[in-house]
Order: sequence, then C-alpha cells, then structure tokens
Amino acid sequence: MADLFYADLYYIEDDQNIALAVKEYLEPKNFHVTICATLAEARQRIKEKVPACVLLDWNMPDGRGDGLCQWIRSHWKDLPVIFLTVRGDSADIVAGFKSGADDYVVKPFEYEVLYSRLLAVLRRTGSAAERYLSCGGIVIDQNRHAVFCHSEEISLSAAEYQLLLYLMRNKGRTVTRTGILEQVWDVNGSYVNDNTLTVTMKRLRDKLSQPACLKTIRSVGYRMEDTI
Amino acid sequence: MADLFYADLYYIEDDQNIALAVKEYLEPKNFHVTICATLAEARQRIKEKVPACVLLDWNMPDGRGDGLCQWIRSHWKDLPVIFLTVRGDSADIVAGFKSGADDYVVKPFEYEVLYSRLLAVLRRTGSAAERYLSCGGIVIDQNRHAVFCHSEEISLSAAEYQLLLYLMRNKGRTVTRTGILEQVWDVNGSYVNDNTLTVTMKRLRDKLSQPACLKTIRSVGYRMEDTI
DNA sequence: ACGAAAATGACAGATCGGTGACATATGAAT
DNA sequence: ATTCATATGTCACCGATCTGTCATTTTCGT
Repeated sequence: MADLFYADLYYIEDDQNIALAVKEYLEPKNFHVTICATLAEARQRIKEKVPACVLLDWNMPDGRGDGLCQWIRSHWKDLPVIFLTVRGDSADIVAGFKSGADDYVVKPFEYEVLYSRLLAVLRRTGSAAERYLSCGGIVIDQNRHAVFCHSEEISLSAAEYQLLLYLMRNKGRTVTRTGILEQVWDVNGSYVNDNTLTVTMKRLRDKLSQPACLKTIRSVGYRMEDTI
Repeated sequence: MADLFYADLYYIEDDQNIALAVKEYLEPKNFHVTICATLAEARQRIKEKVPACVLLDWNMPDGRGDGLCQWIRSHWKDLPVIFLTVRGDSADIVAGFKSGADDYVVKPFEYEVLYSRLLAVLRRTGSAAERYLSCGGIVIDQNRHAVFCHSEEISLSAAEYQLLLYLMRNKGRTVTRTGILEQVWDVNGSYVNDNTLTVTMKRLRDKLSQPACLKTIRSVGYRMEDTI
C-alpha cells in the first residue's frame, strides 16, 4: 500500500547490503526508500520526482557525493540532503556541509540516530513533497511558483499554470473535462467555451515539449502519469 | 565593534574554559556569543532577546539541557538549538533530538565542524535574525538600515526599503502582490491603489540598476532569487 | 469509412505591468 | 512662517502578453 508512506527518500549508495539494511529499517517507520546505485541514476530519479529527502554516500562508482549535493542545492534549494559515509575526518565533514548538506552521519551509525536526525531535518524543511510536485521530468515548485521541464525553467501563463497544477495534483487519475473547467476556470456560473480548455491544453503542451506523461483520454478528459 | 557581528548566539555552558574557547573561535567569524552559565540565566536572556541560535550543554548545575530545549521549542518553534555535550551515547543523542534539537555535536569536537553545522542550521531556519541579507549583488544591513548594490551604498526611501526587505526575506519564493500590499503598506483596511506597488517597484528597480535577480511573475507577484 | 472529439492556427479584445507626469504630503533648513 | 527637496500616491497611457472564440483540420474509436 504505497498510500501509507508519508515521505519518499532516495538513498544513493552503491553497497547493496547497507542500502537494503537501511531501507528495511526505515520502511516500517513510514518512509519509502528508493535506492540509487549510481550518481547518474540519482540525478535521473530526482529530475523525475523530487523526494522528501536525499541520503547520500560520498564514494560512488561514478563520482563524488559532494558534486551531486551541489547539483541538488543549485536546483532544489529546499530539498534536504544528509551524507551517510565512512569518511569521518573533519575536513570531509566540512566539505560535505560546504557542498550544501543539511546533516552528516558517519558510518557505522546507529539506526536510531539516523532516524532522529532525519526527523529533525524534515521538521525544519517542511514536507518537501508538499512544495514540489513532479511527474515525468516536469517539476512544479509551488513556493517559487515556477515550473521546470527537465530541470529547465519554463514560463507559463496564469491559466496554463493553474491547469498544470490541477493535473499534477491529480497525478495518476483521469480528470474529466468538465471537472477541469469547473476547477480551473470557474466554480460557478460564467461558462466558458469548452474549446478554451483544449486550446489552453495545447499551449501548455507546446511549452512542455509535448510531454509523454500527459495523455488525452478521448471523450473523458486528461491524465498525467509517471511513465513506468 | 559590536557592529561587525551579524548573528547572536547564546552558549549555555557551565565550563568557562570551553565556553570562552568557543566564543573566541566564533567571534572572528562574525558571531556574537553570549555565555550563559546556568539554565535560569539562559531562560532570562532568551525571554529578553531571542538569539539566532542556541548552543546547549546537557549537564548544567541547575538542571538538564533537554528541559531547556523543550521549553525553547514550546515557545519559539523556529529558534534553532544545537546540543554541545560529552554525552555521546545513541540514547542521549536520540533524547536530545526528541526534545527538539536541530543538531547534536559530541565533545570533543573540531571547531570547523561546529562552524559548518552551525551554518547549515542557520541556512535552514531563515534570515530574520541575520544582520545581512544578500541576493545577486544586493546586500541589506538590517542593523544600519543600509542597502548596497555591488558594494556601493545606495539610498532608498522608507517604502522602497520595506519593499526590498520583504522581497529579500522571502528570497527564492514568489510573493503575491496582495501579500506585499498587506505587509509593506498596511496590515488592515486602508487600501492603497494597487498601482502604488507597481510604481514603488519601478523606483526600487531604477535605484538598484534593474537587478536581474528581481523577477516579475505576471498575474501573481514578484520573486527575488540568486541566479542559478 | 464515418462521425464525434480533440487539435490546431488565426484573430481580436482584455488584462496586466511598466512608465512618465503630476499633485499633494512630509519634513528639514532658513 | 516660509522655502525647498524629497517622498508618496494617483492617474493616463503604452505595449506586451494573455485569453476566449471561431473556423478548419486531424485524430481516433467503432
């Protein structure tokens, strides 16, 4: 029941044993842990969907963790990052924080400590899941009122933004044309031409480079969905 | 030269040697450290003036640090607390975080690590307490009420200053026109013409040489942001 | 292949923020 | 009190962009 989890975590770690142990510890505590075995995979996944927090190993087969942390910080300022690594020298810790980390835990660690630190970080940053909506490479940053398509910011008009927001908030569900018209345009009265929705949808699709995750359900409405 | 300091810290610690050493390390880094030798004194000082952050020892002559941390958390949700203590057991760390701490540093520690963790915590907890706010070459010195544009001081009118302050305090976030009007002009009633904001914004932009970091979000409001 | 639904391109009116001008308010200097 | 400079709010207007609608074409399910 994916609905039970209240926070997505990405754990970037190449040691499968450790990664699975952490995952097994955290999942009963209502976290959904996705393990990424390379930095490239992590970048890919973050662009697809922004998690509530990132747990990050320093030494990875395809590079150093601090590089990824900087990249995260430059694109998602409020996405918290916690280093989880054997590198416990002061210089490493300082470097980790300098790259933008929110916390730094040295292996080996007690699971309870990791859990406490994770909760403390999440308490401060608020639920990132509320702030960021993501689907198939499209990300809405609700605080910033900005939309990113494959980490490139694009500018939407008010109507286009409202429409996308409604679709993303109903990700995975088919929303009816009338439902959209009522929600996005007007709750009551003042009816607009039904084609207005079609046209706004076209303008939105053009700006988003015809995303594959936005499908037309003929004679019903539309649906946004992560391509699986 | 109290003017140099940009953030107040209270360090609750009964060991004068350690307290002074930390103070001497942090003050050249632009922190103003006030040492409190008892929990009672700490409560007193915090009630008088809320610092940017509290550093907290666990064992104090008149009680336990976690009690103070709980008290702080119940009254000032956003005031960050960092434990600084010899008690390094997992159970202690977990208890510290449970009482509401933002970080937990075990003695003995490297000063650089403390400094890194302090900055990480301050970065998350916002800018109201900081003396200097900066964004894209623009700096506000909240103590002196002065504004610098590329290190050159410029003079703003009262309304312009208030507007800039509001934008900078919400750096990275889109603030709505109505939100600005309520905050900068009047909390209640007495509505000013909506165009007043537009005009003040223009005057501000002119004085700041049309900064790139200040963007208009059409039909929503404005956003200040460090260029990524 | 047919008909309904959706996509598309074009257009005109509406909306919104930026701009210059102006008149009044404020406050300091004389 | 008078003068002067600056600050502030309002207005009218412009230009860019948005937005709703139409006519037409394309797509899709049957």
